[in-house]
Amino acid sequence: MKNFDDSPFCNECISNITNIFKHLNQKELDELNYIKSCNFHKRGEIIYHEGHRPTGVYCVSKGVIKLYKTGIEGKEQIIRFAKKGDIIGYRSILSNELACTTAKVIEDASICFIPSESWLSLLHNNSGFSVDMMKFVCAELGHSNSFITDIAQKNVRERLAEVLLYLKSEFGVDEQGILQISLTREELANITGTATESAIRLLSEFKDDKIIALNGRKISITNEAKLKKTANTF
Amino acid sequence: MKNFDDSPFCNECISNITNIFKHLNQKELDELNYIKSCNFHKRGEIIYHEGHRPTGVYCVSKGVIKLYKTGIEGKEQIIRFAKKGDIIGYRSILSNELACTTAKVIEDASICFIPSESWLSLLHNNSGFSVDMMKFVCAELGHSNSFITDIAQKNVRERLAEVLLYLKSEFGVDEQGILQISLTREELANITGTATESAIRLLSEFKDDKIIALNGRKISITNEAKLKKTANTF
DNA sequence: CGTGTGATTGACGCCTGTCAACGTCTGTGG
DNA sequence: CCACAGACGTTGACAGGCGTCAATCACACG
Repeated sequence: MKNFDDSPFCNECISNITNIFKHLNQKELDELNYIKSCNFHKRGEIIYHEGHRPTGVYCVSKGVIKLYKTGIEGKEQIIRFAKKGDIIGYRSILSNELACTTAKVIEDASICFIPSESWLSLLHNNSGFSVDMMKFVCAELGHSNSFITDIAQKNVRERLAEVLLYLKSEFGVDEQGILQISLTREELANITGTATESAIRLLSEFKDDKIIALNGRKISITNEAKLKKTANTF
Repeated sequence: MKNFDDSPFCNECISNITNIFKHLNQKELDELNYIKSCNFHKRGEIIYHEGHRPTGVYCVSKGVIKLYKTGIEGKEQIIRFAKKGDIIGYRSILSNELACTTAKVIEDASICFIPSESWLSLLHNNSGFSVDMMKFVCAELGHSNSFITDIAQKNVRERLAEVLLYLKSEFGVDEQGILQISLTREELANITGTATESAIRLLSEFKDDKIIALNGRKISITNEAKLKKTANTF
């Protein structure tokens, strides 16, 4: 019997109104629920590798995944994060290419797997779902394009400030104002597109300027206005 | 009467097997052909502006368009080019956002306009078309993600070399080996993500190293192997 | 307690952006 | 036909942002 454990039901997963599955009917949801498999993954596990051909789509029901490309001499470039409700691995399924990123768990996660045939069949048979999916991809393309301009034109200080703001909007803060995501300095550098040492130095500067507060990997934004100014967002 | 002038017929446009319209049936093609309007645009004309809300999708039947974002102090970052058979403006229609790029003609173009309602109706009613469209967007997302890694990790020399190789693969060369696209030095810099002067200096170095030959805006690649090595593509 | 990973700080120098000056070319108007 | 303006291309000088290397510290874990 499937889902005998604590596998989430797709039906519950759709509670989110913006969810990608909102156009599925009951029959499709039941089928999806039946066909999908759900697994638990610890921090550090790799869901799929860049250059491999994924056999389906992953839907994150808990935890955080980082998606990164490996560049020169193994240096990571983090492209985006995926958290509860996000799907990953869909790009290569659709464009019929090899995976262009590696997906690695950075916060213990439970992830559902949906085989490509089921996914493609849903896309072919449910145009509402298909158009929603396309909206999602288009929005992501918009982000990537902005990112290109940022990296090409802004300096490291501005980009790091922007990354911190992004992390806040994406993961939120707890009651003490601490960013609800724990990243190593190296990971912060790999999102920003800089060297680890540069990221560390700038974080210290931000701290000296009372823009942020640091306590190990716990970061809190104490002066958001100033941080926005530093990010030079227009 | 529509199309009394030299407006291309969508039917002919689909001659390309990889074309986005290959899944449309005759009725849909006829409708598209009827509803679309086709215009001629001279170099320098702007098809749509970043931040505006496009009212439809543009299909390039002749010429070249550059799509760029405007960053710090008006500096352009060229995201991609569109040429015969390519469509532009679809992203914001689909994700229901404002245009994230400006589209400017850099080689006299004739461009067909398809109103968003027609476009969206096709997507909703023809799943083959919809899935093809999604493939297209996903492929583009893959390019953008690679671009991010490149800009973040490679130096200007490597990126410029890569840009030249990209231009060759995208636009080809004539019988004398000259790149079939004419760009200003500033535009080359704006694709590479560097200052105009840096691009010029590196082009001169490439020329000195006998990797390329220069004659004004005419660029030919004389030693592709070495150029690839310079690009450090792995 | 040794080992390993991550964080921090300093020193150093190159890549690359900026500023400025000047050359080249094209189109326009007198 | 020539003069001139304006856009584009080229080159040099210069400085500083940022990457690299290396040493040291902090902390967790077996």
